[in-house]
Amino acid sequence: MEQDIFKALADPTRRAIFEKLATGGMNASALREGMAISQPAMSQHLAVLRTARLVREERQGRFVNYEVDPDGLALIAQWLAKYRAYWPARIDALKDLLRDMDQ
Amino acid sequence: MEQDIFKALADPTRRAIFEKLATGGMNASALREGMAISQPAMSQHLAVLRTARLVREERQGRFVNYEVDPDGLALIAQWLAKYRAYWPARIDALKDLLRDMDQ
DNA sequence: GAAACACATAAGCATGCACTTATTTGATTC
DNA sequence: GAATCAAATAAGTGCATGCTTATGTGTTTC
Repeated sequence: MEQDIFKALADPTRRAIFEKLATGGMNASALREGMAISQPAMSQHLAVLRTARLVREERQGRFVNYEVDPDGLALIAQWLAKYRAYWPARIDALKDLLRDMDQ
Repeated sequence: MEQDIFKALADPTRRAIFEKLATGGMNASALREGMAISQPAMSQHLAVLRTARLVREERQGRFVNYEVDPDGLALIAQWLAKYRAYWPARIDALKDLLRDMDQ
């Protein structure tokens, strides 16, 4: 669970894939463009991200479209929330984030 | 950076150590109690957590006191904030967090 | 239904990593 | 300063993991 998520994010290539997907859903071939990664490697990374619920897939004919799965991000948020007692007084990024959520 | 943090948290033993430290700072020996882990292993794990800025140390005589370092948590929060477009509409844990921070 | 295409899976290999035992460093106590 | 204790480091080992090449599966097109 947390195990799968943190392990998935521990690999820089997978974080790059995730980051790219965050700009918009796309299929595995499109993901590979400009990424110096073999087709099987990409497929394996996507499987790891999918298991971690960081990414979800949807078959569209011959292609498989991938997109960010909010569930994984929510799990990280929950993990992080457990330690809120230790958060620095000011975290601007989060303040913005939470302001957005509150409206 | 993110690399160090996610790698550090990818190991279940290190997450357990971090979680224990979150209940209050303590030295390495106290951390080992009830944890079935050798002294060198604990020391190595703490070094990894320290490099990731998830934990910080303070020598106190013969002992070295460890405690949660807010910097690491802030880095995770910043990473998470980059993907706020994908957050589910409601994440209760974070709403609580917001309430805490806003008072 | 045969060829072409997108992707997944299998199997093998090299490197990384978490552990072990042994030793060293640093600090206290007598 | 010798003994003792807390913690760090060194060196070696077994297993996990990210890659590769080869092959399999599912879908479309002619």
